[in-house]
Amino acid sequence: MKPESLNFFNQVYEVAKLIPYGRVTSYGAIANYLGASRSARMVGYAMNASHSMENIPAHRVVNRKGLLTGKHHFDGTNLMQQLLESEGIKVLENQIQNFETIFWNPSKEL
DNA sequence: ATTCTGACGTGGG
DNA sequence: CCCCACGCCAGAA
Repeated sequence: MKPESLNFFNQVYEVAKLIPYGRVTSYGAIANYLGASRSARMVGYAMNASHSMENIPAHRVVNRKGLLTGKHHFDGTNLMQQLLESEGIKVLENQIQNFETIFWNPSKEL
Protein backbone atom coordinates (compact mmCIF):
# COMPACT_ATOMS: atom_id res chain seq x y z
CA MET A 1 0.00 0.00 0.00
CA LYS A 2 1.03 3.57 -0.49
CA PRO A 3 0.10 5.54 2.60
CA GLU A 4 1.22 8.70 0.86
CA SER A 5 -1.30 8.66 -1.92
CA LEU A 6 -4.02 7.47 0.39
CA ASN A 7 -3.13 10.39 2.57
CA PHE A 8 -3.45 12.78 -0.30
CA PHE A 9 -7.10 11.95 -0.81
CA ASN A 10 -7.65 12.09 2.90
CA GLN A 11 -5.96 15.46 3.23
CA VAL A 12 -8.10 16.84 0.44
CA TYR A 13 -11.17 15.70 2.34
CA GLU A 14 -9.89 17.20 5.56
CA VAL A 15 -9.35 20.58 3.96
CA ALA A 16 -12.68 20.43 2.17
CA LYS A 17 -14.42 19.82 5.47
CA LEU A 18 -12.76 22.94 6.86
CA ILE A 19 -14.26 25.22 4.24
CA PRO A 20 -16.42 27.67 6.18
CA TYR A 21 -20.15 27.87 5.52
CA GLY A 22 -20.96 30.26 2.74
CA ARG A 23 -17.41 30.32 1.43
CA VAL A 24 -15.75 28.56 -1.49
CA THR A 25 -12.26 27.62 -2.57
CA SER A 26 -10.55 26.28 -5.65
CA TYR A 27 -8.95 22.95 -6.48
CA GLY A 28 -5.63 24.68 -7.01
CA ALA A 29 -5.82 26.41 -3.63
CA ILE A 30 -6.29 23.09 -1.88
CA ALA A 31 -3.52 21.48 -3.90
CA ASN A 32 -1.22 24.35 -3.12
CA TYR A 33 -2.04 24.14 0.56
CA LEU A 34 -1.13 20.44 0.53
CA GLY A 35 2.14 21.25 -1.21
CA ALA A 36 1.01 19.58 -4.40
CA SER A 37 0.49 22.69 -6.48
CA ARG A 38 0.92 20.70 -9.67
CA SER A 39 -1.75 18.21 -8.76
CA ALA A 40 -4.77 20.44 -8.84
CA ARG A 41 -6.46 17.96 -11.13
CA MET A 42 -5.95 15.25 -8.56
CA VAL A 43 -7.92 17.33 -6.10
CA GLY A 44 -10.85 17.21 -8.46
CA TYR A 45 -10.23 13.54 -8.97
CA ALA A 46 -10.29 13.08 -5.21
CA MET A 47 -13.58 14.94 -4.96
CA ASN A 48 -15.03 12.52 -7.44
CA ALA A 49 -14.22 9.74 -4.99
CA SER A 50 -15.70 11.80 -2.15
CA HIS A 51 -19.13 10.61 -3.21
CA SER A 52 -18.92 7.91 -0.56
CA MET A 53 -18.46 10.52 2.14
CA GLU A 54 -21.34 12.85 2.89
CA ASN A 55 -19.31 15.14 5.09
CA ILE A 56 -17.46 16.50 2.11
CA PRO A 57 -18.93 19.78 0.87
CA ALA A 58 -17.69 19.26 -2.67
CA HIS A 59 -20.03 21.97 -3.91
CA ARG A 60 -17.83 24.53 -2.17
CA VAL A 61 -14.91 23.62 -4.39
CA VAL A 62 -14.76 25.18 -7.83
CA ASN A 63 -12.07 26.02 -10.32
CA ARG A 64 -9.97 29.14 -10.14
CA LYS A 65 -12.48 31.22 -12.10
CA GLY A 66 -15.28 30.41 -9.70
CA LEU A 67 -16.97 28.34 -12.36
CA LEU A 68 -19.02 25.30 -11.34
CA THR A 69 -17.11 22.97 -13.61
CA GLY A 70 -18.03 19.94 -11.54
CA LYS A 71 -21.80 20.45 -11.40
CA HIS A 72 -22.15 17.69 -13.95
CA HIS A 73 -20.95 15.17 -11.42
CA PHE A 74 -23.77 15.87 -9.01
CA ASP A 75 -27.05 14.04 -9.13
CA GLY A 76 -29.23 16.74 -10.59
CA THR A 77 -28.18 19.15 -13.30
CA ASN A 78 -28.13 22.06 -10.89
CA LEU A 79 -27.86 20.41 -7.49
CA MET A 80 -24.47 21.98 -6.92
CA GLN A 81 -25.85 25.44 -7.60
CA GLN A 82 -28.79 24.82 -5.31
CA LEU A 83 -26.51 23.79 -2.48
CA LEU A 84 -24.43 26.91 -2.94
CA GLU A 85 -27.42 29.20 -3.13
CA SER A 86 -28.83 27.59 0.01
CA GLU A 87 -25.72 28.95 1.71
CA GLY A 88 -26.30 32.43 0.40
CA ILE A 89 -23.89 32.16 -2.50
CA LYS A 90 -25.12 33.72 -5.72
CA VAL A 91 -24.58 31.71 -8.86
CA LEU A 92 -25.33 32.86 -12.38
CA GLU A 93 -24.64 30.77 -15.47
CA ASN A 94 -22.46 28.34 -13.47
CA GLN A 95 -20.40 31.33 -12.37
CA ILE A 96 -20.15 32.24 -8.69
CA GLN A 97 -20.88 35.93 -8.17
CA ASN A 98 -18.52 37.92 -5.94
CA PHE A 99 -16.15 35.00 -6.21
CA GLU A 100 -13.13 36.92 -5.00
CA THR A 101 -15.08 38.10 -1.97
CA ILE A 102 -16.24 34.71 -0.73
CA PHE A 103 -13.11 32.93 -1.83
CA TRP A 104 -11.48 31.07 1.04
CA ASN A 105 -7.75 30.49 0.78
CA PRO A 106 -6.59 27.68 3.13
CA SER A 107 -2.95 28.72 2.76
CA LYS A 108 -3.77 32.17 4.09
CA GLU A 109 -6.76 31.82 6.34
CA LEU A 110 -5.99 28.45 7.88
C1' DA B 1 4.01 -1.94 -19.20
C1' DT B 2 1.51 1.43 -22.18
C1' DT B 3 -2.12 4.68 -23.26
C1' DC B 4 -5.89 7.65 -22.25
C1' DT B 5 -8.58 10.45 -19.44
C1' DG B 6 -9.77 14.40 -16.51
C1' DA B 7 -14.43 18.31 -10.92
C1' DC B 8 -7.14 22.13 -13.11
C1' DG B 9 -3.65 25.89 -13.68
C1' DT B 10 -0.49 28.75 -16.11
C1' DG B 11 1.38 31.40 -19.83
C1' DG B 12 1.29 33.44 -24.44
C1' DG B 13 -1.32 35.69 -28.05
C1' DC C 1 -11.84 39.15 -20.99
C1' DC C 2 -11.34 34.76 -24.41
C1' DC C 3 -8.90 30.97 -26.74
C1' DC C 4 -5.20 27.70 -27.23
C1' DA C 5 -1.37 24.56 -26.03
C1' DC C 6 1.14 22.41 -22.62
C1' DG C 7 2.31 20.43 -18.04
C1' DC C 8 0.80 17.75 -14.33
C1' DC C 9 -0.14 12.97 -12.02
C1' DA C 10 -3.29 9.21 -9.92
C1' DG C 11 -6.40 5.61 -11.81
C1' DA C 12 -8.70 2.85 -15.19
C1' DA C 13 -8.70 -0.15 -19.29
